Amino acid sequence: MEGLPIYLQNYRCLLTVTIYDIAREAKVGIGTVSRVFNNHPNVKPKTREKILSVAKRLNYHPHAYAQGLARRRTNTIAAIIPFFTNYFFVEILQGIQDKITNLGYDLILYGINHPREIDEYLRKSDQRGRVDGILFFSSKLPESFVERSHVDSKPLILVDAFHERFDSLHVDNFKGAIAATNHLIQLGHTNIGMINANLNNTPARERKDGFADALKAGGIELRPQNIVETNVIKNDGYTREAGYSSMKQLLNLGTDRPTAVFIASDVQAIGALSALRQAGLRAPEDVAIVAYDDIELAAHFGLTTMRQPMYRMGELAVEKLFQRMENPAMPPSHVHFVPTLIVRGSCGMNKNYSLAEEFLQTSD
Amino acid sequence: MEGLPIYLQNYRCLLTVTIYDIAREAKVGIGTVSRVFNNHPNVKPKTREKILSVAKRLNYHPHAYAQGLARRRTNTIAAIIPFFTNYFFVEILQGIQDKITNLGYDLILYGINHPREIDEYLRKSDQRGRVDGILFFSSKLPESFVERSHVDSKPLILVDAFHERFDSLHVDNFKGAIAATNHLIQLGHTNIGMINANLNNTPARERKDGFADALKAGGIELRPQNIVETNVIKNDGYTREAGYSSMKQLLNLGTDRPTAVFIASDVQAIGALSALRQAGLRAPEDVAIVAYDDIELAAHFGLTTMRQPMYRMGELAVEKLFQRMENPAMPPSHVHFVPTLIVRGSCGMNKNYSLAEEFLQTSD
DNA sequence: CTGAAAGCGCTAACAT
DNA sequence: ATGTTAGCGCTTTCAG
Repeated sequence: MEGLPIYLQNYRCLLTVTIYDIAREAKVGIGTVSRVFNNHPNVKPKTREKILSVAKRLNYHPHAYAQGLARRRTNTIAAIIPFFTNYFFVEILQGIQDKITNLGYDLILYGINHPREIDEYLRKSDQRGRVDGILFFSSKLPESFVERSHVDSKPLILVDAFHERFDSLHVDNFKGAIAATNHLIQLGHTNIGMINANLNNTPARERKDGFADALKAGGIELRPQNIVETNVIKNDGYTREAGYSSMKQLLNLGTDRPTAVFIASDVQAIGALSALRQAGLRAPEDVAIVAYDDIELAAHFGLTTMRQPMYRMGELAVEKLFQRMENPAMPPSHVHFVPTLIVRGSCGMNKNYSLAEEFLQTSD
Repeated sequence: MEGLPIYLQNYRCLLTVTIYDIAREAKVGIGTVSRVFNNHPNVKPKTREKILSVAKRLNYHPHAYAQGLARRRTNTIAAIIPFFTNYFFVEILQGIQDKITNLGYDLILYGINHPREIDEYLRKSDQRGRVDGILFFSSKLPESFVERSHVDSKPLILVDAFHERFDSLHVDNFKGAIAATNHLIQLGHTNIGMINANLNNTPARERKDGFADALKAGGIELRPQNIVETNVIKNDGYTREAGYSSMKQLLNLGTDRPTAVFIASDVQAIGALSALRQAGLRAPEDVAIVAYDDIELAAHFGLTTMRQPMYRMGELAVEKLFQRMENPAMPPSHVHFVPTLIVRGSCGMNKNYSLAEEFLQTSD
């Protein structure tokens, strides 16, 4: 406290040290002070030192908003994320955070709990001087927004979503499904089924296409009765219950039933496992399974599944956003990630797994 | 586009409408424009209307940072959260978000992936003009920060953490453990055990105390061999592996083994369940279990467990922060939440559960 | 009820 | 190398 100049000592309650204060103390102009903090080369080492020491003594910290206003840059980006994409988004957030922290940026998080909030958050992020760029996740960009946006609009990257006019980043469901199915084929299966979600869901359609393609490429017959879709609305059919009844349906095929099944999501797979167990059957012995998503539960259940590079997606989303901020005129780019196969117990390849004790042997 | 004034039509690329623009168009002073947007009463309805219409035509939006600078308020708060508290924090975040959105505030998220980031994020949030208040989660507040903070420092609320000099919000582990144990007692058990985490962990100690207290109050003998602690370092012993071996240890007691066990966390309980199964035993028939946390997995495993009101905690954290911002001189307050018992299958009370099919019958 | 003017704290162009 | 000055876009007295 005794380091404070006299004229400030009584003002502790509204203590807010500005460059003027430190300029006066250091007997220099505010320009020089500013230069020091902006690492401008043209400052004599001596004065720089002086200024730094005064700043430290007064415990000076630049005022973020004042800087932002003068620089016309907020050093902040917004992420608009549906909160229910839970599994997904924590890791993506980590990727984002690590990346932007390095770049000296902050993150404003707008979590969507209800669709109506999409517009609101989009409007807020689009407000002048709020953020420098926007990351928009897993939702459909409102048409009203698309319409009023133009080349000079605020940079926006779509993640896990698509629109031709905006940069986007998304996971290739088609290729993911192919990889999953191929794995089953390579394991020697020839009677392969698929449990899908609701076809209203874009990823569900893409996964189905990949499945069909892989079978074709592998010269394996696609039996229509082997594909079970769902008309469940809730969560587009990505639920345990849907998986449970779908597997039952497959089991009803009797001896004709598939010996391997590609399931469109881990949650469904968990339901399916349960149907299996109820029927006195086991995975992978009776039915081999490859699922999709690699949610945390997947490891606990020993599910072989397709994993999406979420952390990396977060990082890349930020990279693309910065590219766009630097070069607004660039044509939109679209990158597709390919999920990777995580082999655990449910496909029958990894002999170290026994599903009975699955969760003890899982170590990731 | 044809709504734009002539002098702006060529400037679309740097189009940034300010109150000066709309003042000029509406033939009023900027003061009046400002008043309109701040809902100042003293504006003639006629001119207000005029201004609003011009603003709309020019698609005016206030500049957040300029407002912030002039108002000395950012309308933003920071949340510093360890990312690994995964289960926990998504829900808390929802509570926070819902609350602050109503209040017109934004949220800057600082996710800690490494302890060293704590200081960095704390410093950033403490920077002038960055945020109006801070929510600090589940970590120890660095001493250096505590020291340099004083009455006039930026408002900060501790969540799931404690320091006498700051407002805090945390879950009462002692009471939670009592509730869990009581439930077992009420179910008629008299030989009750506890599987705890590492006693280095504060919540672990508190939970142990609650357990002992409940037994005492219930007139039930506390057999020392019934309490198994762990010296596992990783995650302070909150791991499946630790739970697994702890249960084994309990099972080694033979016929003297407890008929019911309070387990300090859901993850440990899952390991314990597995030990049980391996020994050919079942929960709740052979050993009844009440766990702690109610992580998402808990439902899947049919665990009866203690749930913390996370969403509510998020809301309350924000409420307290705003109280503190309004009244900085108020003495620090500390609120304790009491977790609630979620009855599922593992305690033996809910007959609708069979642990074999646990995850199908869970509906929350 | 409204206009003019003085900041808010900083950056950056312009002098020197 | 450094001081001066004019903004950045808004809020808020202070006059009238």
